[in-house]
Amino acid sequence: MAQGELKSSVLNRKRNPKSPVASRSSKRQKIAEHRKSLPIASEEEHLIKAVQKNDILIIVGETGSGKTTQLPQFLFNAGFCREGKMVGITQPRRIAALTIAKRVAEECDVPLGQKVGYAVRFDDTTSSSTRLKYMTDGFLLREALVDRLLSRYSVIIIDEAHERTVHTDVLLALLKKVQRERISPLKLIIMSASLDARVFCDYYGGAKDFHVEGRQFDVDIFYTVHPETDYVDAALNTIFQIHSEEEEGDILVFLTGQEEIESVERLVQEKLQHLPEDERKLLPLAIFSALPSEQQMRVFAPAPIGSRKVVLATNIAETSITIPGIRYVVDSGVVKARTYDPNKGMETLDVVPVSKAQAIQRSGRAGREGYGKSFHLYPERDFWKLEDSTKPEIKRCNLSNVILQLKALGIDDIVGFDFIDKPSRSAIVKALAELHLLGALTDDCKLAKPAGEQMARLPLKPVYSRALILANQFNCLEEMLITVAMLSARTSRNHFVSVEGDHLTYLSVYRDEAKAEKNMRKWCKDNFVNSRSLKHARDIYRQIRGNVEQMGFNVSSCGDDMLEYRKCLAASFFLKAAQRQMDGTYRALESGEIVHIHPSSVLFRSKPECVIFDELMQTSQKYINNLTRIDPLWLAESALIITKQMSDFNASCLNTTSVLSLV
DNA sequence: GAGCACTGC
Repeated sequence: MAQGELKSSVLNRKRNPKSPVASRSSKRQKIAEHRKSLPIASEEEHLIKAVQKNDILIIVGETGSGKTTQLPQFLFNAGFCREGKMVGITQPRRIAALTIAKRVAEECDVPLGQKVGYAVRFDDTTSSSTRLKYMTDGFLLREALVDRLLSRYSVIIIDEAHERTVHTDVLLALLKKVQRERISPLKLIIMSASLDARVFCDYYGGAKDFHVEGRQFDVDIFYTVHPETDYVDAALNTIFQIHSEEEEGDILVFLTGQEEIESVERLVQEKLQHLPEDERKLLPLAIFSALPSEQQMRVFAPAPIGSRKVVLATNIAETSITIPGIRYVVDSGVVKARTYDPNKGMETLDVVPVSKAQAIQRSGRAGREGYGKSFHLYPERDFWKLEDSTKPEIKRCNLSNVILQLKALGIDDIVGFDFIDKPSRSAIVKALAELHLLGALTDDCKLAKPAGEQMARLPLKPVYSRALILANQFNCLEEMLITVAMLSARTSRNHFVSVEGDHLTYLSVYRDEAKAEKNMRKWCKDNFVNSRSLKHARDIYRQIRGNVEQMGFNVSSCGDDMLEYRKCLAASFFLKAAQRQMDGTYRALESGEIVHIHPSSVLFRSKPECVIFDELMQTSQKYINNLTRIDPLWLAESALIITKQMSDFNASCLNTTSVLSLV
């Protein structure tokens, strides 16, 4: 999202007219010409006919076809927005929803928020006159909770469906059901890049597919002859080879993470020192999501005349941002990927090979502005061995939130739900059991009233929602709201260390910044806190505070009584408790895994006997992070309640009895 | 004594 702000501000600057009167008509003319030149322009009639004839249409179009900006306008002109109905277009990312809506409003020559608008979390520009509504897929899912049949839409377009985010996958299944149940017709359009259109056609019972040509410049693809033992070293050599042998144009290198990027940045600098003066004109720049915005901004500026940028990026540059000037791509062939093991309740972050689709997507980044070249750091035969596409997220994430949403939508049979790719049975069972233990589901797996309904309404991880509900009873709701907002925003915590743990430390950070009443950016800089994530935490706080007040909760503070607050944390996070062993390691009580305190935790050195944690992730070791010290006796109290709950719980939903072992 | 790729409500 911050990257998006950068991108749009760059666009805005370009657009800034010198003479408003003269530029307006020439701008209109330019827009009309641009629209006419798009590959999709000649297909308007065909497309509209196809939509009229088919309730479900799969549109396959590559980058540059104009499908996302033009099709909604075609539908509007063909009368699909009569009688107040809307065309809804979903995107996996906020920035896309935002920039595309602005673009289309400009093309229609209307102010944003009238006929054309966008709606994303914290930022809804739509009005009663909006007919073309761009939004994130998550936003449409939230709307479905309020209006189950999505009755205001005549057409819903799911864009970038090939990315297969959890939200997209849930929508694909939900819309199939909604379409059957609706009395007024709902047209459904799935838009995807070409590789796996068949999957969608089959899923919708042989739905018709429609191909639109893309418009990309040619990219020459190169592979190594032999496998590389060290891709960082290979990347370095390739960068300097391009720099010395190829024509002008910037280089984009795909690497796995911050540490690796920073080390390559240093190595490039070092190597440059050994080159003759006139060959040193190579400017390494890093970009990854944790980088402060000011530094991210630097990759968007053109390189000084006569020199060449080499942008060292994570997969943030694959889809989220487009960097101008790139003509050469170097693909390491690997990516950091997150997977979830439901049996251990643990996430893993591994370096794994990219998929074919990902490798192709990376190459495509060289052909945005002209002919380009892409260098893969592996042999072609290895490319053919890659998976076709990345495993859909729904098959590798914790399902508790998805299932809670589905239950709130009235879908009770999760195992039988018509997912395009079904999550494993054990992942479903685990999530059901977790939701039951958190009090969101009844013994027969129905949404509990009112706790489950309240938890489904809150845009938070279920365990955070649970903490808020309990905090209401423990009279520390104010403190817990701040805590879960900071945890959700994944804010950093360097100063203001509390001996009780990370949760209270977060609380101090949030409150101290609020007290400072100074410029937030300056405060953040002085205190080494990422201002982007702190602002995000404030937005979340405001939103969920509004939510709980609507539910009739009274937002009260426990003042200095942090004992109540910690008891409340223990009662909420009892599933994520760990106990110190003789050797100083910890045992996670639910799974029995031996874990370590993450070095970034404020409790890293103090090693208390018993803690609750927010997250268990395996990287170089199994680490627990975001901890608070608790009294083990408090867990026993929770465990007693669990024991009773579990004995009542429908056995078919349950195979995780290990929780009981903690007493 | 490590360091988390990326989204989203």
